[in-house]
Amino acid sequence: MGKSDLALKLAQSLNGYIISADSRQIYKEMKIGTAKPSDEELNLVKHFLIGEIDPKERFSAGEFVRRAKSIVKENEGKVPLLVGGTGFYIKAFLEGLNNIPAVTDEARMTLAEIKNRYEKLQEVDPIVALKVHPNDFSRIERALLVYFSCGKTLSSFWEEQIEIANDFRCVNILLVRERAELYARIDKRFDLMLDAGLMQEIESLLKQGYSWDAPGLNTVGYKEFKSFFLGEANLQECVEKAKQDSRNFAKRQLTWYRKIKFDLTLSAEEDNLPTILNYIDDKFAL
RNA sequence: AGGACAGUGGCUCAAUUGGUAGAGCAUCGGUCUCCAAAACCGAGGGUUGCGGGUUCAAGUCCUGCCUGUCCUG
Repeated sequence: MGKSDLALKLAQSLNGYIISADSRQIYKEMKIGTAKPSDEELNLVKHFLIGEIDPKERFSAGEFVRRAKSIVKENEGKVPLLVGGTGFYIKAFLEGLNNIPAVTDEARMTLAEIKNRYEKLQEVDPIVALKVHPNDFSRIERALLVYFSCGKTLSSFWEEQIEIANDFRCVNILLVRERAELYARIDKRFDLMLDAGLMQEIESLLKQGYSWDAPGLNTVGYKEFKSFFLGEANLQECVEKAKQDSRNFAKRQLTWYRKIKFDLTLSAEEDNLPTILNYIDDKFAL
């Protein structure tokens, strides 16, 4: 049983609700390419954090944690199910993040004037510079932006105790498939998305004025079609690239999950509902 | 049938006047404290179509065969 199916059944059995821990399903409009649950499924069980953000807005792990926490608080007595592929979001929710102030516009302006950013980072925050590869511009930027925003280094925040995130009794479940099967399903699923009208969905986004550099469009299954819509590549090439990117992404997810300890690691091919319910009964029996 | 060109890791291609076969992609592994479907790092993999020959040394020159593409009849 796949992730979505299992989540629905679990929610129904446990009097629960679903929080989508998915950095792409959070965006509005992008329904087909992010494989959002169907309207039917959405009606069956209460879902949160699906289609809430405008694709031109930036979202973040911190924002996810804030929203998810408040949802959990508002639904006390019911069982939250965090479902999704964005491992970082789930980790951030469970383990917390340091309380780092938001990045300011002035900081971004300051950053824009810096030519050798890695050198600058070595100068202001050698601890982070040591951990970050000189080519990893994304993290270099982040560390500098934090520093420029509040005058404190990113590493200084790391030293602070992370606030106890949650004292939940939780069960971590990983659904697995054989690699070859996983890749084959990805390819097949992408063809289904095309049949379901993915191209029309992208066209509609463009027609609504979203540009290719909108954060939401920086998504596998969308970004590969930029060159097609610009007339620089044919559709088939883009489709192949999108499938390739999807497979590469799945592989990165595997790497991420490999180091996390799960209570249950189950095959996605089987009906795992009874196994999980039994496990929960045993673990939380009074 | 004759002629021309080509044959290099899974794929696309590099390799100055012969001098220990490189890259991108893929594959595999890894990193990850607020863009994470992001960003980044590392590794393995080729007896250069096959067989002869020339040479201290051949992917590179000569030769036979095989395969492919194109041209001519």
